[in-house]
Amino acid sequence: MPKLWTDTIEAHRHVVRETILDTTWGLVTERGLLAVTMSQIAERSGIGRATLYKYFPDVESILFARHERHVSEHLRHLAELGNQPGEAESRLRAVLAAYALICHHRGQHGTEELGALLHRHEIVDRAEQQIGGLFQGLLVEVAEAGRLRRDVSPEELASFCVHALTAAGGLPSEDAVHRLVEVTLSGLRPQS
Amino acid sequence: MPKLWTDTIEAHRHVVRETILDTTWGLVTERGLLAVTMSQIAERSGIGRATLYKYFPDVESILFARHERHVSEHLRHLAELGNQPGEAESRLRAVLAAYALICHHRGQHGTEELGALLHRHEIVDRAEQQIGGLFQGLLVEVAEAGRLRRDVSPEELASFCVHALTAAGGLPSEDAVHRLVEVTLSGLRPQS
DNA sequence: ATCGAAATAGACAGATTGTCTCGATAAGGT
DNA sequence: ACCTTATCGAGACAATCTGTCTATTTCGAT
Repeated sequence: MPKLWTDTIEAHRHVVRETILDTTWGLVTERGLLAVTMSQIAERSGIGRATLYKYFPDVESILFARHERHVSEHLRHLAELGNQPGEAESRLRAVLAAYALICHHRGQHGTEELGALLHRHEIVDRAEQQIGGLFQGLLVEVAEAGRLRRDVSPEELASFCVHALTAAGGLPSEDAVHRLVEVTLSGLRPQS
Repeated sequence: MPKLWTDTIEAHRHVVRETILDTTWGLVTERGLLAVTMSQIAERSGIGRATLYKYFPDVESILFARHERHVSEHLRHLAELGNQPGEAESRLRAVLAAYALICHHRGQHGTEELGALLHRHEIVDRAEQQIGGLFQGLLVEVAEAGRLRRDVSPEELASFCVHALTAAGGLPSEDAVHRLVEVTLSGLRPQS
């Protein structure tokens, strides 16, 4: 009292915050969202209850912080792939495949649906729009190369990709994931 | 006390149950899942708190009952469309379009993601499998007519459809929904 | 060495939970 | 019409959780 976990206050606060995020998610997956309390989170995180309230006001805020962390990690990774040298279509394929693998490893359902249930639609909308926006940028490049269907806007096609690839969460293998990416890509191409 | 809402006990219990389902969902959309309590539900439903516990043990159970009701309604409607006379491909199109419109009217996010957060994955998996199973049956028929791609199984393609069409929830118009259906269908066709 | 920051056990009042009782009322059956 | 069965719910109870606050201790930062 107080017992810092690292050498500096800044690092300590960072580690505590991350611990809270991970612990909360662990509890949610064990018990379900409605059965998780701030008291349990504090106890399992190894901090005092009053201390927990200094970091987050409620369970909902914790889950959103965790969601934000995830989305920014994914975006960073996908953006790197999208910025690699090469033709637009192959970069698009790489990004879609990476996103599909993220969905695959995340499992059937992930944090992206949080907003629906936690009264913060705008948070999830923003995540989908960020990922969709990244896809859209690539789709515009593919369109300029004449390799994209013209009857549907790149924006709508981006949304299609974001949703279609979530099917990867329920697939049994990475081969199946790559087949899903192929199916999705074929929906994007100019139709004869 | 007791004040029945209808002439028979059976009908009364049915109406009370439906009222609880709808009221709970209303509260969830207003306040978010974590802020809804049994006390609030009872009060807004116009029944006593002890009475509410006679119908449902907790908020989670109420939400699942509502989810089940929705899924069975959708399945009934989609199955009717799939059983209409006509070629397999046009029936598939009708079913996919109907499902997309359901997603569109449901909004960006619906009840199907409940399981992720409420510790009951198997419930949601079952819903997706039921809808996916219906799609799959039609896809098998389309395959027999030689109108389906052969490099991906009808099962995986069904899952692709279920997920891709959820993009309809974020689209601005029914025209956009129909374009989404077209994009999805083009992913299913044999590729040249 | 000094000061500001951080942690936390414990307390407090309020809210909710899950359960239960018992009296009142109404449906159901004969 | 009468009796039985079913239902409701106000109120009570004990337990749990919440959000806030205080006083004390410890530790990083300078």
